[in-house]
Amino acid sequence: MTRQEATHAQRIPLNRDRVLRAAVVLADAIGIEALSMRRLAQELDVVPMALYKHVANKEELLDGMADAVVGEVDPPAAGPDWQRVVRDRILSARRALLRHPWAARVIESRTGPTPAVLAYLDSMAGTFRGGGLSADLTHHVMHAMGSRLLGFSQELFDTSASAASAGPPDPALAAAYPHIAELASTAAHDGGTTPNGGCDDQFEFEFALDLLLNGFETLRREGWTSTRTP
Amino acid sequence: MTRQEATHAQRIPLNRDRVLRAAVVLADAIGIEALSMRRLAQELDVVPMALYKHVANKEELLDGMADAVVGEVDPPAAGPDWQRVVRDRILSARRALLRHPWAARVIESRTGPTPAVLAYLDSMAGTFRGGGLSADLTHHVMHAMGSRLLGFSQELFDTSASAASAGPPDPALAAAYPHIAELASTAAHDGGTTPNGGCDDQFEFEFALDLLLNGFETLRREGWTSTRTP
DNA sequence: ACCTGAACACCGTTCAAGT
DNA sequence: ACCTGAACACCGTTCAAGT
Repeated sequence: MTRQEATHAQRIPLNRDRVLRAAVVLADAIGIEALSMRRLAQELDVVPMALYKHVANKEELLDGMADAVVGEVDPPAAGPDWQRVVRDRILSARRALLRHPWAARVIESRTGPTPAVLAYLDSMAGTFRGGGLSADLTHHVMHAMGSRLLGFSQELFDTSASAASAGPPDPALAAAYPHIAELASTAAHDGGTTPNGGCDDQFEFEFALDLLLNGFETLRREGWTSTRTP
Repeated sequence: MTRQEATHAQRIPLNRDRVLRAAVVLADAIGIEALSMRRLAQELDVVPMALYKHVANKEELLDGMADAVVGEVDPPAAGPDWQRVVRDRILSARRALLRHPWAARVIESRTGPTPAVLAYLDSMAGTFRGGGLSADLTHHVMHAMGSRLLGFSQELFDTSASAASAGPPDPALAAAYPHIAELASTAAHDGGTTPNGGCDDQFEFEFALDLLLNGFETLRREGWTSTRTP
């Protein structure tokens, strides 16, 4: 009996869940740009067209992958402090995104929100409302948070992969961009406990998150409404 | 003389600038996902390989397109009020992104910052420093702003294209996502001057922007440093 | 009725043949 | 030396032929 035949004999029948889980694992391993229907089929030991039984097309596959990652986010903790509940959940979402580096890009590329994302956003809106924010304020707060609600860093570039973080600063670059050079050197002096060239991504994320949450709480306390400007 | 020959006779020689400008115009017209080297070459009436004389590969083409859009952003206005200078420039960047709907996605997909982006960020850092923010605070402020510095809305989905904005609310969806339904209905009552189902993207953008800028100003006034938490 | 291999209409890019 | 058409190694997806 050849290896091929043995594999065929003990093959578990495909289903949507197995397809999606395999896609997530494969994207983690080889990157989202290398994930193709053909490559995924090969990994599952089936002919490419077999995937189309469980997924209408590649877009639907990506939808399912996005929902799988969002499904990894912790449910909201019970507690009286809405800022704490929101903060903890967003940090959980951030950890999910860090486990799957392709996920942020895939979620963002969906043309509309998937069911799991809608459920997540609905739950988040409920936490704000339960914390005493008006429907009006909650609406604008949700928009202001945007993708940060799902743990997106919203940075322009991945600083850990940046050239600035590897080795000593380039004098030519420092001359061309003096203010950026100043910020980079300031960060490097910043205690020295940071692993890369000086940017602690977790600190930057929490800095922005807390600034926003504190801003929201101030508006709530002041009874802000959209008829007045912030 | 055929049309083909006439076109060939009066052909302007290609150069990098003409290639990039044509790519921007073409992406505006047919969308970034339809922009291929082959399609661009056809538009310029040259053989596909001719493009590779002026651009190393497609990634470099996209780099150039990103820089072309960033180059459309107004230079910083002179003025004593740093919040005003930053605000006006970011709103100019936002208008540039709205003129080229593909640009945000392309800029985000660059693996590192392009020269025009570096120059822009350097200039922005200079405005913060000139406004009296410490190098330490400026560093964290730049991270907290992230892609918003370049006018990115940072929303999860384009609300104007959302199904929620077209027609009356779906009762089934409202039952599944009650808090989201509440926010949508609140927005719809919100004066009634908004063009779509209730979300004024410009208002939401400025709300978040001003919240952040005001937060930064408060930290500056308080003499915040990263050794203390916000 | 079901499955699936070949085919279609594309990609970005390499490369060698032609001028 | 330069230009360029054909070719390569891929895509996602259609479709018809085979069982």
